[in-house]
Parts: sequence; C-alpha cells; structure tokens
Amino acid sequence: MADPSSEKPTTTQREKLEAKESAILAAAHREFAEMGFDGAKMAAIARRASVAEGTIYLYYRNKAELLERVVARFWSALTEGALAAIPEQSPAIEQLMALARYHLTEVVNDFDFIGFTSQVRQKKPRDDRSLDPIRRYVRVFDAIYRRGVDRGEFSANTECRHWRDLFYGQLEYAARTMVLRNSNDTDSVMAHLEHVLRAGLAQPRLADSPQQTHEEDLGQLLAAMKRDLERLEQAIQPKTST
Amino acid sequence: MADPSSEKPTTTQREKLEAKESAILAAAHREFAEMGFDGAKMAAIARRASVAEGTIYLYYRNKAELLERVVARFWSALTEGALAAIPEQSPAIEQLMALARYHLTEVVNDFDFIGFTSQVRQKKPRDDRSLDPIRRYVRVFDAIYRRGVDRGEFSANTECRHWRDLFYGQLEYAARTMVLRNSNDTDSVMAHLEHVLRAGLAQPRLADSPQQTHEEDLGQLLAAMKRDLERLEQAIQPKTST
Amino acid sequence: MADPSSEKPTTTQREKLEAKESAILAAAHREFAEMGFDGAKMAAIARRASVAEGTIYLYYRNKAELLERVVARFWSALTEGALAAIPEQSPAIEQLMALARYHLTEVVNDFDFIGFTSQVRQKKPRDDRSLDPIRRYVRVFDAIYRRGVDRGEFSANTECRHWRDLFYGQLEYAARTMVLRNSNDTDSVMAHLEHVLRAGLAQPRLADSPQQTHEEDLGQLLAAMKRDLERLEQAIQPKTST
Amino acid sequence: MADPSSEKPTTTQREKLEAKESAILAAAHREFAEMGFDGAKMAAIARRASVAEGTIYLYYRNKAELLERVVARFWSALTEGALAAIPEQSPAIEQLMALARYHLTEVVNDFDFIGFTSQVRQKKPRDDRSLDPIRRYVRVFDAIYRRGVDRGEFSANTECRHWRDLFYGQLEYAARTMVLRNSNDTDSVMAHLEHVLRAGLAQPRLADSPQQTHEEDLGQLLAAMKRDLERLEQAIQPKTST
DNA sequence: TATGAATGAGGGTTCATTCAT
DNA sequence: GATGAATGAACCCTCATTCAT
Repeated sequence: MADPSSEKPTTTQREKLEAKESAILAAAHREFAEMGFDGAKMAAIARRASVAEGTIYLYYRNKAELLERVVARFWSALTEGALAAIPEQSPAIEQLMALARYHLTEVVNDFDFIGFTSQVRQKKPRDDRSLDPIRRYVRVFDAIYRRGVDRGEFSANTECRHWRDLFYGQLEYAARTMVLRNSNDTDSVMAHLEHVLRAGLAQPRLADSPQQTHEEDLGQLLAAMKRDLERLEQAIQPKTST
Repeated sequence: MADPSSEKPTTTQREKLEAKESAILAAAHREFAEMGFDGAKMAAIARRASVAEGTIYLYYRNKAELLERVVARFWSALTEGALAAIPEQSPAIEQLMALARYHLTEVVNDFDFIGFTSQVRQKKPRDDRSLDPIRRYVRVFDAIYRRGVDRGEFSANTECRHWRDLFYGQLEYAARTMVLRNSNDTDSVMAHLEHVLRAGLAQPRLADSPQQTHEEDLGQLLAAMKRDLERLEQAIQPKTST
Repeated sequence: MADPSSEKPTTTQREKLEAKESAILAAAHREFAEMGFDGAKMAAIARRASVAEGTIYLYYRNKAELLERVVARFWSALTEGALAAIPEQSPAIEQLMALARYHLTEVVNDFDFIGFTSQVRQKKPRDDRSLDPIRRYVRVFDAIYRRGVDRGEFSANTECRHWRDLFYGQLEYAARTMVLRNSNDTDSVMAHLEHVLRAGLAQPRLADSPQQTHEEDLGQLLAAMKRDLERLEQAIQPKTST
Repeated sequence: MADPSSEKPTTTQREKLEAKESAILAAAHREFAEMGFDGAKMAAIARRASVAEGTIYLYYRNKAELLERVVARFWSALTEGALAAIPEQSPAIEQLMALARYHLTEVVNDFDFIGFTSQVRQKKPRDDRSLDPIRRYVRVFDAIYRRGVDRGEFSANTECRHWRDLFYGQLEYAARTMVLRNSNDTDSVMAHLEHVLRAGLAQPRLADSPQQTHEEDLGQLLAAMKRDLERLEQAIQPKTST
C-alpha cells in the first residue's frame, strides 16, 4: 500500500496470487508425499499453506486436479533440473551418467513422492494428458540415447526402450534400497551403472566421434580383450588336449 | 463327537472353510489391485467373494490384516512359482534368465497388484514382519547370484545388490511399458537383459567351473568375441590408416 | 449311558438342562453387571457359560428376555435372602436393621448389577410384569413396617412410602459411597440409620410391646429429654432476664 | 481484518456459534436422557438440534466427549440453581429444606437424565475429572451441613457423609416413586424429610447460637417437646400403675 | 438338543466440497 | 478474492440373531 513502487499494483497482485498458488502446491506436494493420495487431507494442505480450506478450491477444482498439478509441476521441475545437469558437449555416456546421478539424487530426496506418482499412474486412463510431464522427463533419456547413437557411441537404436527401462528401473530400485536402509552409496550405484552401460551399450568404435578420442579407452579395451582371449584359450586347451 | 463317521463331514467342513477363505483372499486381491488400499471397499470384496460383509471379519481382524494376508499369499506363491521355474542344474545365467522370464510374466499378469504392493511397502515400519514374504522372494535372485559366483560364472560378490536392483528394476519397468502399451515383447526384453548380464556380469573364465562345461557356451562366447574384435579392428584401422 | 443309575435318565436330563440354564443365567448376570446391557455381548455370555452362542437362544428369545430373567432371578434370590435374614420374633426396628444390614451387604457385593437394574427400570413400560420381583422385594420392607405399626412400635402408617424411600435411598447411596471409595464402614452406616429410625420413626410407647420391654430405653429417653429441657430453659432464661 | 465495523458481525457470529452449541447440548441432553448412552444416536441428536451430523464433530471430538460436556453443563446449572434457591441468612435446617425442595423438583423434571448420570458414573475411572461438576454439586449439601454445625444447629460433624447419603438417597427414591406413579406429593416428601432431619440431626441447644435466635423456633421446639413428654408419660403410667 | 459359522443392518466418524459472509 | 463453518455421503466394523448341520 505505502509501497512507492505501487505503480504496478497489478504485478504485486499477480505476484501475490502466484505466491499463494505456489504455497498451495508446495504444501500439497509434501502432504501427498507423506500421506499418499487418500491419506492426504485437504484441511492439512490448507493448514500447511497457511490458507483457508475453501481457498484451495479457488485454484483447483478438486483434490484430483490439485494432485495433477502437483505432479506436473514436480516432473517439469525435474526435467528442467535434468537438462541443466547434463553437460552439453560431453559424450553421451557421460551425459547419461550425469542424468543418472541427478535422477538418483532427486529420487532419493523425494522418494515418497516418486513412489506415490507411480501409484497415481495406474489409475489414469491410457491417454491422459496429465501424464505428459512424466513422458517429457522420460524423453530426456531418449534424447541422449539417440545422440549417442548418432555420434556412434552407442550401437543399436532398436534397444532404446530397453536401455531406458534398465536405466530408470535400476535407479529407482537403487533409490528404494538406499531409502529403506537409510544409507547412501550413490557412487557405488553410479559405478555399477556405468560399468553396465559401457559393457553393454557403448560402442568401442570411437573413430568418428567428433570431439574427444580417448586413446586410453582403446588401449584398455584391447588389453581387456586380450586377457579374456587368453583365459578362453586356456579354458579350451586343457579340454582339447584331454 | 465320538462319532467315527464325523471325519468326512469335518473334512468337508474344513474344505468349505478353506474354500471360503480362499475366495475372500482372491476377491481381496483383485479389489486391492484395482482400487488400491484406501480405494478398496470391504463391501466390494465381500460381494466379489459372494460372502456377507461380516463374514470377512471372521477370518481377518480388519482391512489391514486382510491386506497383509493377501500380500503374503501372493509373494509366497510367487516364490514357489519362481523356484519351480528355475532349472536346477543349469548355469546360473540360465537360471537368472528363467527367473527373469517367470518374473516378467507374473508381473505383467498382475501388474496392478505389484505396483500396489510397493505402495504398501512404504507405509510400513522398517521391521514389519509382514514384509517377510517379499524379502524371501527377493532372495531367490540372491541365491542364484551367489551360486553363479561360487561356480565361477560371475565375477565379484560385492555387486549383488546392484545386479539385483538392475534385474528387478529393469523387469518392472519393462512390465510397466508392456502393460501401458498393451503390447508383449517378452522375448525382446529377455534378449536385452541376457545381453546386459553376459556383458557385465558373466565371467568368461569357464576353465575351473566344477560342474558342467557346455561346449555350446564356449562356441557362443568365441563367436561373440570374434565379432567384437572385428568391430574393434574396423574402429582402429581407419584411424591408424589415417 | 453306562451309568447303572440310569433308571432316572429323565432326572439327569432335567438336571443337566437346569444346570445349563443356571450357568447361562450366572454368566449373563456377571456380564451384564460388568458391561451394562448394551455393553454385554451374547458371545461373551456364551463363552462364560461354556455354551455355544446359539444355545442361549434355545432358552431365551433374545437378549432382552435373558436380561429380564436374570433380573427376576436376582431379585427373587434377594427376597429369599432377606426373608431368611430377618429374625422373625424380634421388634420391627430390629427386623428393619437386619434387613438393612443384609441389603447393604448385598448391594455392595453386587453394586454394578444393582445400578444396572435401575438403568433397566426406566426403559420399561409402567406395567411391565418383569418388574414384579423387584416390587416383591421392596414389599419386604413394607411388611416389617406394617408389623411395626401394628405392634405399636412405629407411629403412623401414612408415612410408610417415605420411610421406605429413605431406607433404600440412604442404603443405596451409602453403598455407592463405599464402593467408590473402596472402603467398608457398614457398622457406621447401620448406626446412623438406626439413630434416624429410632429418632423419627420409633414410638416411645413401649408399654404393650409384647416381648422385651427395655427399661433402660425408657430411662435413657427420659434422661435425654431432661437434659434437653434444661438446655432449653437455660436458653430461654438469659433471654427473658435480659 | 482492520475493519472497525467487523465487531458487530463477529459478535453475531459468536452468538450464532454459541446458540448452535447450546442447541446441540440440549438435543444431546434429551437424547441421552431418553435413550441412554449406547441407545443415543448421533444422527438423532443432530436431527433434534437441526444440524448436520458432521457439525457435531466440529464442537466435540466424539460421542463420549459430548456426553461429558452435557453432564458437566447439567450439573453446573444444577449447582447454580441450588445456590440461588438457598436463602442465605436462614438457619441451616431451612437451607437444607430449600435445597431439598429444589433438588426434588429438578430431579423429577429430569429424572431420566439423573438416572442416566449415575449409570455413567460407574464406567468412569475413579479420578476422572469429568465427574468434578457432580462432586461440586454434592458439596452444596456439605457446605450447609458444616454451617449448621458451626452455628450449633446440628450436633456432630462426623456424620455428614451419612446425612448426605440419606438426604440425596431419600430424595432420589422419592423422585423415582413420584415419576413412576406419575404423581406429585413434593410437600409430603418435604414434611417427612424435615421431620427426620429435625428429629435426628437438629440440635435443640440454641443458647449460644451466635447469630439469630428465632423466637418462633423456640416456641416450636417447646411445643414439640411437650407433646413428646406427654406421650412419654402416657407410655409410662400404664406400666407403673400395673 | 447343540453348535458356531454366517448374516447384514446399523452407527460412529471422516473429510471433500460448498456457500454465506 | 478469501474464509471456515456446515454439510452429508460413504465406509469400516460390531454383534444380535439365524439356521444348516
């Protein structure tokens, strides 16, 4: 009121409204995460947002729509965060690892909410637009994957869907394990995932990778294969000799 | 009481009771899977089981206990099925694949219930005995894994937890994808999983594997390595030539 | 069956039935006393009586009728006990005191049930025959009272109803106090009641009391009155002298 | 918020709320009195109060708390009424009679509720604070009694508890009789009670009564004693003459 | 006659949603 | 817009009563 910058009261108004809406969403997010959809009470959300119960209904038609918006906001933010966390020019494998680390951290931080999201997913009809933000997030992986294929880092395109399932599936289970045990071994999980990706997905053909060609990588791979071959031969010879 | 002919009716009696209990459990299973815990209505379960509402309470103290028993029964049956599906004398990798195929099939069949289970898992205190059947099922993987390590098929023991997360995580996500798209490409998923396991987990050193040395395995491995080597060379040559 | 005294199986049968009925009534009595009418559960009564739930309904149409019978049995037994406790040839005042002591003891012993009875009384229509046993018990007092009047021990007949209310009312409240405080001062209560009865009810005209004429009583009364009179005069004189 | 005219609507608001709460309490009072605790239905109370069922729970956590408040309100009002009905400067005996008349009237008016109260009392643990209003009411008698003793009107202090039991016990039974017979002889009951109190409790020694010495009292006492003496003499003479 | 499994009506309580202020 | 009191439908659970065995 006495604000000298009151030239733009509209902006102030709008900001107020947005702040209120944001408070409601944040409160709802926490309540949903802690209590699940049915366990969450509109009254509790209102209390957490320092808002009257009726006020919520000025912004959202009902509990389900509130949930929908919370979910959308969460996954959108997750997508933004992921995009920000990915080094733009790095090899795809490194981008994947960056995404993995980001994803694991976020999932562990908000594990209740994530689990709760999948609970929601099942109730929805197949073509519900409200799941779009989730799909958009998932596609972050797909983009990196395709880039990796395009760059010749990854072998086949046909398997994207499987690698995606493996990627998110492993991370979700790893997160669950970490949360349940109240431990944190992100690095160990990362190492394992990288091992798997490199062993099964990464293409050793690095020739035309436009940016960095790691000579060491090649050497390592060759050395490893030689060792394996030797073992193989040793495994065969005794047999044939006998 | 001392009537010798009372055995038969008693048996019939018992059978009836067990049939009724089984009907209730099955009805509850479906209702929980479709509606979630809070969404499930005791009246609906009773109707599905062709039983009066009050009857359920002759068998289970309350909704929570009913849930507990349903979950226990489901996971126990899953464990039995898994154990039966695993070929006893095969290499660990084959056992894992058998488990994977079995798991994927079951999860797809009962996807709602599985998802619902994990929703339940989070509400439970850490040491709830009611989760034991789930833990027992998970250990089926661990047993195979350890056998693989003991037999020299798999490399390190330290990573069991990660491989387990990867295994179940990928399968659950694959199942979700299949259910959501209403498609079925179990074989494709199996192939991918096997590829990953062989590439990242399987030990090529078969020499001292105490039990069976499958000649075919050897042949496959050799073929795979040759293909990889060729790729390697092709990757290197253009480079060196340049 | 192999009982050699099986000549009178009918008697044995009847005895068995009566024993069972008695067990049910006793069990119901305890359950009603402890839990009240609504709190009492037929299942609990059956358990206490070592009888199947359905069996109760072979003897009593429903819970209300069972209650009715329990109440009737209780008050009838109370009446018998009271009649037995009253010395037949003693002065009415002594008979009243005997009744009082008996009543107080029983009421304290079975306080829950008594209180529960009056709770029942209100639900009943005015002319319910099921209250007859209670009315019969109450009349024990009336009979003694009338005898006291007839014998010239008590003054007027018109006040019976009031003395009866005072008698039972005081005793019930005394019992309540004793039960609530978990104390027992029956003698003190008796002394007070006797004091009140003698002071307000008993006729000092003992002349024609057929049995015992307590000279001492007379002397005491006279002495007391003289003292009172003296006090009175002393109270008046100073006043008048002033 | 800072609207100065907001006071009036607030007051109206508050009044409305209090009216509603009062309506609920009154409705609950009637329902409890008529049906007992278990028999009372929240739906019926709501209907009687012209309020939705859920509304009751805005004011009281549950049925038990509603009962508690009803009981408290009733006994508090009873206490206020009693204190108002007692003439402050009169002799203790007259105060007791005023209390008795008030009590009897109220108990008859609300007999069901009173009986219902004692039914409740037994279910409560010994030290339940919710019974305090009842205790406070009972102490009204005690206060008068003690005053009577202090003023020299009543003889011993030790018997307060007995006189209290007699007082309330007789009145409750008298009320029950009146209610059951649908008659009203309050005066007769009063006369009897006064007779008993004067005969057993009142102290004729008025000499040192510090405050008021009522000439009429003296006259009455003298008259009574003379009558008693005459009776005494008549009782003795026939004897001595014989 | 005795049993006890089955029934299902009924009631206390919760909470999303509405609407008068 | 904002409030929060009011609403009432919905649901879990109890338990008196029945009836097939």
